Amino acid sequence: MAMTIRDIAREAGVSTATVSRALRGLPNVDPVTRERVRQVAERLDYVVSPAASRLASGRAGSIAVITPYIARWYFGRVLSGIEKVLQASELDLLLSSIGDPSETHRVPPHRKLRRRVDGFLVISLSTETEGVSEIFEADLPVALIDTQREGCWSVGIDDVAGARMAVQHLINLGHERIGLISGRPLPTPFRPEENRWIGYRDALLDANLAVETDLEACGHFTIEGGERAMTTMLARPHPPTAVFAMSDEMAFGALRSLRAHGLQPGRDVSVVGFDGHEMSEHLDLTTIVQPVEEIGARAAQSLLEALDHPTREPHQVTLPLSMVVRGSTALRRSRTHDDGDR
Amino acid sequence: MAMTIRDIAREAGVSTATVSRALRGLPNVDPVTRERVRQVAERLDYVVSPAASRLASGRAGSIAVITPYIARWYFGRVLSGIEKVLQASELDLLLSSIGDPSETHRVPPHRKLRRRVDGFLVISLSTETEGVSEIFEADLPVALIDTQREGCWSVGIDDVAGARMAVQHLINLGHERIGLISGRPLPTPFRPEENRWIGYRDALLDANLAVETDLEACGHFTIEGGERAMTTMLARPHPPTAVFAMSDEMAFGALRSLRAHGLQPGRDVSVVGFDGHEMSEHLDLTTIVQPVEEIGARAAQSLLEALDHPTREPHQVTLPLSMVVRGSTALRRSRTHDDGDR
DNA sequence: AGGCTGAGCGTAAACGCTTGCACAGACCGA
DNA sequence: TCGGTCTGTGCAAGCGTTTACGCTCAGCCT
Repeated sequence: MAMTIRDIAREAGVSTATVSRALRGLPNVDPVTRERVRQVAERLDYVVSPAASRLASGRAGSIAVITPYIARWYFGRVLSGIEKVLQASELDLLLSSIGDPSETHRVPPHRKLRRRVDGFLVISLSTETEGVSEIFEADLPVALIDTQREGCWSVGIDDVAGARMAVQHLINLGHERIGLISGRPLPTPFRPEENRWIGYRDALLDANLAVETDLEACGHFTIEGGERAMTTMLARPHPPTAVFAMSDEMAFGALRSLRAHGLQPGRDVSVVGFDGHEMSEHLDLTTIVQPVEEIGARAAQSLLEALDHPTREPHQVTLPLSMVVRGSTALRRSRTHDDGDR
Repeated sequence: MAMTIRDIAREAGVSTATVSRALRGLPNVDPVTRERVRQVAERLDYVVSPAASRLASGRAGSIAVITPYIARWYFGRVLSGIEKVLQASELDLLLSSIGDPSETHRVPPHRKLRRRVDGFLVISLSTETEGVSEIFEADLPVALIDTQREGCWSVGIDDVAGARMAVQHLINLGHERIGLISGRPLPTPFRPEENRWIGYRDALLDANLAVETDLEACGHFTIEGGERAMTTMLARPHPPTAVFAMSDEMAFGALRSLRAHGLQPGRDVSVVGFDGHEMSEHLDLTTIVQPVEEIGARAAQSLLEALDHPTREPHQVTLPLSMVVRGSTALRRSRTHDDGDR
């Protein structure tokens, strides 16, 4: 019932081979013929059967995006950047999320995707993660976001430098006990975490400041988690006078915890976030801003380039970071105030 | 190089037809044979070629999700619910976003998706939207989220009732001038908007309260937009003492605008949002909570059902709403206070 | 004993493209 | 004029499945 290439061939008075070549813009087709074929295809409202085309050509015509989460701010943003680039290409975008480890019955992406994609786009996932590492066996081009790996394209920011910048800012404000709200206990499948931890530690070490486990707490990259983490730290013997949260969302939770304890962010405890979430402006949060959509877009472009030029050497691009200073960070108040009560 | 069904057939000592049937769980295969085939396939790490399978069977093996946005809270959430259901199925999830009208070069989804999906999942998009309406011509099953249409499955909430509940709450608190922060000027491709507007209007009419264009402003479903809308309303001759925002994000902006004007949400101006965004708790925002992930999940289930039982009559499911009252809404203060200055 | 049923399996024809190869004719330089 | 190259086109062999149809044989009923 649906049109086939044969119908077009007959109608245009050429062979199916010519139709195929004409429609795909291959060389060695007379411009006149090509145009005629185009017109016929247009008139008959013909589109090639992707299944047949893929079977015959051996190309899958799709790329997979593998992400730990879909609903969270950062990932949605990155995904959006990816989609904007891909929608203009011929490729289908297959979405596959890893999900929480708690979701036991998840089918690992590499199983679901075998033989059906031409390349992978992996967001924030450590390349050794179970279900991710198998991807590299397929020998297809891979563009990594927030991670690196031999032979893969990658796009990201300098997480170490970002974290360092955040912590340095706090140090410059006179803070000496600087807390960290991290994601999950290491090791995690979520990669940037390690680097932000390194940046945090290095900044402290450089300034001869204490790096204590007592100054750290996990916030699981959620608002609630951030709130709990801050609360935990406040309950400890020597609470920090400033904290660096690995994500804005956790920082939001931290702000809330502070308020719940009658403390004013900035004045009593300084907080720096990481991401550049729109909400940070509204909550007056100092944060490290990363160009999230662009990260996604650039990664998608890299993958397209890899697909177009299979021999080309992978590039790694690092996008710039900036810090936006707002009211949540301020000069450390004198000792007596800080260490006083609690 | 890659395994084919023939390799498995040879190795298992059966025909390709039997392999096909065995692997897909079709009847009329001896359990012993089936198991043997399974083992061989497993051992040789064989997976069927989707392209070949699709070509031969005529099924596309994918469903498309069509959404206006990916990065925004509501859509990410819904998408996440969809993905959770679909990942357990055999179907690929093709993601396609409509994007803003400003992005002129977007390829309309129905063009990109022709012949490559078995069904559609459409989020929040009015069925007459350009690029969406063409989808129904394909005669494939469609599950609609937040919309209805003859012959389609649908899942959503009662937007009219939700808006009404919000506004009624404000009325109960004694408010008489109740503002509305809507999305875009109607008509919009984003469907729930109309119904929330109706709920708003009806609640006011029932209470014999004014419905004035002066009490409305567009917030474009963004934080900034919400902020601008609130600011606009505050600048008018008779500002409202309470506002209903069609989304939490716009409500967040409204809260911010109030604070910027030295007004305290709740005490000076009451605000109700819509969605149940996590952040609403942190900003102490009263809101109408909808089960967002579940909406996505249920819609995906509906589509799977439609695919499994092509003759089954479409269902429409309406999920329950609830209101969470927080500090952003409070009894209206006496006239003198309200209408006094400004 | 003969026929009927149904379970289990194989044969082979699609499915609708892509692409290697061959070929005809135009064009060109010697 | 003649071989050579290049352009535009057609032929036909795949690509790796699914599935209609047909066959065999065991079990069962008359």
